[in-house]
Amino acid sequence: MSHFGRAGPPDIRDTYSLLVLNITFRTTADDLFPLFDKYGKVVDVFIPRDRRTGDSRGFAFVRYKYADEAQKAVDKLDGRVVDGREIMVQFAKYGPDAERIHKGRILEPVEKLKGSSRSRSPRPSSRHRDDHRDRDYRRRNRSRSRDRSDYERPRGRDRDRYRSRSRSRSPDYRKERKRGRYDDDKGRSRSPNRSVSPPARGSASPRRSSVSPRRSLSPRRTPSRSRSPVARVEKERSLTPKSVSPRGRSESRSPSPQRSDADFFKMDYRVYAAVNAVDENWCSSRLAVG
DNA sequence: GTTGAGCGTT
Repeated sequence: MSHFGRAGPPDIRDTYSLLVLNITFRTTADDLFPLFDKYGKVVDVFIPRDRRTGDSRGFAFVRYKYADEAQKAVDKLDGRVVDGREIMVQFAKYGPDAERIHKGRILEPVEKLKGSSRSRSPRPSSRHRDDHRDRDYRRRNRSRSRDRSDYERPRGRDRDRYRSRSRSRSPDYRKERKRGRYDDDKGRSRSPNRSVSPPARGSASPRRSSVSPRRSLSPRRTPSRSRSPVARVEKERSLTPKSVSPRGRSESRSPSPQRSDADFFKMDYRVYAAVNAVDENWCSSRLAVG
């Protein structure tokens, strides 16, 4: 049983797929199998790999034969530290044929699709089976930083264009990847212009279907990949009330009473205004004292 | 030897 994922999906008709996220890039299906097989009959373990490098992409799919066993594996293994990383185990939602999976279970194909190929045809209204749609908006950011650097960034006038949409890559960029049939559907389903952003999406958090109520997973979001300098400035402005904290001001005040007006003219006006404003208290207190 | 917020192979 060491050839998981080598020969395609064996028999996925009545299996229940779990998505295992955050595994180490060196973790293999053979590593995961004994771990998951303790909780039930695992019929398949598949770790998608990068097509260029052949490396793991950091997640895996474990298919169970029975739903209760899969659920037990979710309960027991979600949050477990495997090979130094805290894995996340949850029911797969999208599946190789996205519509045919529900609650981890790969549903029987509704009908033999004509052409016997796996529905490359566009699905007109994809996944509105339940009200969890909003999670899907976050979905296509699978590429890692290395992937992004593999492709040369547009230069010259295209650089502005590229930078302006640094949040979501252009369709051309995604097309370059040639990920396959699913990306075609998904890329089309989320409209090309990124101004989708539904205004009233409810207050529910779109991510992480909260299989386990506890949120012990540290949100290690990297602030260094903030979208744009403007956004960063906005964020800093919104959450820097401490830069005006009285203690910090007293630290940086340093009145230097020998300052003359000629010195002020040499200063930039903004600096002048700032210093003046800062020194207001000092001046008033000084006048009050003397 | 590295990466990391993410849903799938013949």
